[in-house]
Amino acid sequence: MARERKFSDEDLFLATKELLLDHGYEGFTFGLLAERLEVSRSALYKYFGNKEELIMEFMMYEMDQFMDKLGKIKEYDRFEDQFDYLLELMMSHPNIHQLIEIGRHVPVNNQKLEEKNEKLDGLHLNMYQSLIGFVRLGKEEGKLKAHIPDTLIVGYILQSFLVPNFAQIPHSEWVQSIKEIIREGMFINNS
Amino acid sequence: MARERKFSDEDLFLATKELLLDHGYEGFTFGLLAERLEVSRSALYKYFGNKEELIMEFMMYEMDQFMDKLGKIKEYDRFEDQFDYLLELMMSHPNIHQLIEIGRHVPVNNQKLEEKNEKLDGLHLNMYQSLIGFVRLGKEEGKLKAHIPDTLIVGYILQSFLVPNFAQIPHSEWVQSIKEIIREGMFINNS
DNA sequence: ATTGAAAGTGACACTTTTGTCACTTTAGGC
DNA sequence: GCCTAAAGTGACAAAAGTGTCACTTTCAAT
Repeated sequence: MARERKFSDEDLFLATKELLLDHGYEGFTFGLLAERLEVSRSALYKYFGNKEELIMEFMMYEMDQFMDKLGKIKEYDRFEDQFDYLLELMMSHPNIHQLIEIGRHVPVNNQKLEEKNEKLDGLHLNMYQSLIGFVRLGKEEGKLKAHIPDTLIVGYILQSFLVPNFAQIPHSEWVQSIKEIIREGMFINNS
Repeated sequence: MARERKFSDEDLFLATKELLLDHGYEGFTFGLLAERLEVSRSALYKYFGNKEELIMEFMMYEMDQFMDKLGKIKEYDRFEDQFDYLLELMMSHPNIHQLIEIGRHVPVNNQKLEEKNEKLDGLHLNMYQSLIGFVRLGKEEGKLKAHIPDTLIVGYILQSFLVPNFAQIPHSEWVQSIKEIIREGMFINNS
């Protein structure tokens, strides 16, 4: 009934993600995105009224995907298994933390955006609670140090995957080392 | 002989730093900076031909300051003392890593910028070598785990100070915990 | 084959940022 | 007191980004 689209939602959101990570919120433009998708700029306005709306839609898409997977952490009972699962997850979404930060820069001007923003805040809260739950379990099981603040443990795990691998250390070795530092630190233990 | 300036270099570079961290490279404008300094936009063009030049100058200023202090790490012989010194230093320059990343986004158009860019690359190399030297010493003294890549150790320490302290944990507790995670990780050691 | 709904486009007016320039202001040396 | 060099300004034109609109293209159901 209608003409075939030149790009899928996945294409669009992928391009959006790359451009946001490259240029940041203020450097992201409809022109850049249109160029990347090889369509005219005005075509994009058929789907999104403006940059703010587009980025909010993107954030919801990204967070939904991430939360789908993060929610599954509850399927593991033991903390150690949750830990392994979480680290795997973070490897496949290394910059979720960065994206959320970029999302916070979006100015909320009108009613429509206000609603989306509240939904997004809800997703962030879910994410935060999931992760805090994970930390609490770790402390209850006597695996995580009780005196380190929950928020630092969460922030630290999210942040760990942003260390740039300039020297091109092979992926598996890199992940293994990150995991070890998180667990036991980088110092040799003389106890 | 000349009129008094309305802002010092320090004022200017401090405002530049804050705006860059807030808005990123592409969101930084002469208009914003002029507003912050309460001068006209055109006044700024008396000192810097354009945004690229200004940011390059800022990066050199920032890196010079940081390297002055980082260079002093050699005054400590023992690795443990160097480690303490480095962490103190990073606390007072928590976003040096971020700023360097922003600096990399500056497009190098002309000869003049090319020169500054090379100088800046030199400073980055110095910084990198200093930090790698620190890690090597740690490994030689048997303090740091030998099998973890040098670049990961360096990146990890730099990254640690970017974990956002949303929950407003008191500064000293926060720092203490970061230090502990870096050294011995967040897991309880059952050995 | 016709047609209408969705996809896509180029052109336009508007806003923001950029860089320049002729001009004014100010303070210290004479 | 006057001169002048540096500091600062407002106005301008050019460039880049935004949002809209009338228009064309395409596909499939009839």
